[in-house]
Amino acid sequence: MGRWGICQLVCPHLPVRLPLPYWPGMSAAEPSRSSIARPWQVALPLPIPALDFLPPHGSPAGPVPVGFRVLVPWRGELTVGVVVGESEGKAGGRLREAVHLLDERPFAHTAFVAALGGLSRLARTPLGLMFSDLLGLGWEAHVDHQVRAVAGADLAVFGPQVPHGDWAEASSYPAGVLDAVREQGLLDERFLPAPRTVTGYRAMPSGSTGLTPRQEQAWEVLGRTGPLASQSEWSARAGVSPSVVAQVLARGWAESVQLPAPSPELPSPVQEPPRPQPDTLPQEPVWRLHGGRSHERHARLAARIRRLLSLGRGVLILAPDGATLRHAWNDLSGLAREAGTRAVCFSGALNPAQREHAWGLIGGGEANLIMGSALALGAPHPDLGLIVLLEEASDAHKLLSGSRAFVPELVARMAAAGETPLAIVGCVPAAESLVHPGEVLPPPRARLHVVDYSAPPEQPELGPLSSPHLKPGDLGYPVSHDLARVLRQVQERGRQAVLLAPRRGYSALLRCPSCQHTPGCPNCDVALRFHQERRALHCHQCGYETVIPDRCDQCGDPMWQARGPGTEWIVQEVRKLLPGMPVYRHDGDHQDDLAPLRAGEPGVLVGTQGVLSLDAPPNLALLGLTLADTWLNISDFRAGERYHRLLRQLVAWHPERSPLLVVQTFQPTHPALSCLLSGQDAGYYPATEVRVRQELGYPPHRLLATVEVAARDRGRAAQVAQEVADTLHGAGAQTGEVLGPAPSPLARVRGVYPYQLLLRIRNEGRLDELLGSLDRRFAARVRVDISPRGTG
DNA sequence: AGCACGCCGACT
DNA sequence: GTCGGCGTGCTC
Repeated sequence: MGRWGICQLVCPHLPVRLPLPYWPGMSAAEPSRSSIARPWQVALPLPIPALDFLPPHGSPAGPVPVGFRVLVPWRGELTVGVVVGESEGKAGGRLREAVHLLDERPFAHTAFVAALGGLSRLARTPLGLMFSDLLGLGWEAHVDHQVRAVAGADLAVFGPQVPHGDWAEASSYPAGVLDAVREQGLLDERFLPAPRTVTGYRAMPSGSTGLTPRQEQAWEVLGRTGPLASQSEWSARAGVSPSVVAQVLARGWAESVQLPAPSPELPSPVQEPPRPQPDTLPQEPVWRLHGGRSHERHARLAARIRRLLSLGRGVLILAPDGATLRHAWNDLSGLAREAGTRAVCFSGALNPAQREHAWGLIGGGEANLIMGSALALGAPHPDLGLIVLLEEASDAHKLLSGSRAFVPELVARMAAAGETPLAIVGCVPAAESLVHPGEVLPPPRARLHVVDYSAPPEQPELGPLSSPHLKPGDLGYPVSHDLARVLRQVQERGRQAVLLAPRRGYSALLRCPSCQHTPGCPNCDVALRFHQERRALHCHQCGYETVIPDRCDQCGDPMWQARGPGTEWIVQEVRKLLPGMPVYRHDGDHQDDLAPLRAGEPGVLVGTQGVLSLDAPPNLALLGLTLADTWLNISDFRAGERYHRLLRQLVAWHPERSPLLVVQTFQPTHPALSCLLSGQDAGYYPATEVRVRQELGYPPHRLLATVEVAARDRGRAAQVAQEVADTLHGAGAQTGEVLGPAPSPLARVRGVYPYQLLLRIRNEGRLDELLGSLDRRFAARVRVDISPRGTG
């Protein structure tokens, strides 16, 4: 029998094995068909393409289980992957068999798998990277893995530690040995459902070596609190750094233990559903609903959602950020109970146990109302009747992590792949949404006062380039006299005000104080950004860079810098203006306790745009944009759209009130402002923005993509970037389709020099064709970003 | 991503 | 004479 084992090592064909008894629909008499089955493509959560595996040994012939998770051999161990399709068959070499199908129904929605696959191919981004970004659970198999030798096989040749006749825990054998036995087809394996546990840490009575005082402290705390679920929690409780905790573990004074999983309880839905309204919304495959306040849009949506839920169908609602998600949840989650189903909120805020619990409810059809972040995209609902994409114009839909996916793009692909209707719902439409039929709700009444810095009674002072302060005449800066007057009224009446300040430092606009000219990019028709540290003007769109001109190229006067005032400066000014009035600050650096404001007490809140993700203070009477131009002059062709959106968000922020909006600006005639004044909503885009975009070749008329080239050596990066440009032109790219290469806005990122090309392409087929010319090796890292967003 | 293999500088 | 830097390449 020993010779038989040796024979298996050299013979390519596998012995006939007993089929695994738990495989659904399989009978022991049926011969294995895996040798004739086409391989599966399996995505692993790694930045690599999907890999091919044969179906598990003895699995019945049938459709490829797309969206199911499967355990596959990986570097000598088993790892979890997702089946994404059938192999295209060109892979050479001998393929390994997948080991075990983990699910009995799709774990990820098949339309989601299709959408990721499509985008991965177009963007030349490894599919595994997209999965690891967007599938936020399931990468650990909670199974009890047992093994035994195939009947009649002698495994002695593999060494002393090998399985024998009876089922035994796989963990009692070295993984590498098991894999060698498995590869020879001599291993029977079974996987039983195991209760979910988490790894925790428990103090031991003593260790191998002594402890330093800090380690002693960590050990003592662990002993007192009992087992803790993570090293970070332990180190936080003990008030020591994570490395101290790691040392305690290494010295044997603590050990890891399996703890029962934390409670999977989910946030409970709001019980009160919105009042019914007639469903007059479009029936087209893709439609939109814009304008109004968020609770008005939600109320309009409620009828459609209610009807679908009553039919037992699923509705998936996707939000770009926590605030949008919270509002949608508050307004709509009550619909589920009414329809006899459940609502789940799925986002990164859930712990792993909660994620699994929620995913199970969705996949089992128990929760038909699904709201969440991009992590909810793959939710395996068996019958989605509608996908709702909230605030599609938000930059937060662009994922910053590895895949750089743009969620609206994925959602559109998913809706198409699953033939699921898609509703695009938000405060303001993105220019790309205007082609879709839909409804626009009347905007909330805007009470607007514009402080016009562009026409001060006196000429502003001229100063050297380094002068940090702008002094536009007698209007008052950075808090204008007009704004100050209203602020005093707010104080007298005991009301509340919120002032938005541009972010501090980084970069701002360069403007001629005489003629208001702002230098723009010759390639892109956007304002150039001012980089203080490099003393340069830079286009964040195509990478064009130039030195700061001494004189204005329009009027010849000396130029100087206008730096946007930061929150601290504004706080200081308001304190001076309103002695005794509480002033709060909320920005990336500092968050004051805003409880008094929430309770309705008088006060002024100064913050960056982030304050809009908070709930509006109840007694809000005044909103101030201290320097609107900072939002406007960011170097991005979407600046106008973003400014328009900001204004609309401000006007619609408070659920009932229409506070006075004071806008201090150098561009009082900007179309976004005038369309706010005229009370029209949709007029902004067709009249100005879309025409400009058409002329310049921007979305929605062109698809945008960037090709980033990066290398540790600057010269090589530049050279390869040029090579990429030449390749694209060689493949037929025309002038205007490819811009650059140009050095990236950040001269050096983590030790590499990035260069960037901008592609403006008519349609996806052509983009795919051009990018296809780059499907070869370059001497530097080449990465494609589809639908890039300005870092603005 | 890990993790190996592989080829050139500072040291027990 | 080794130890170790991270560049390049592979994982089914």
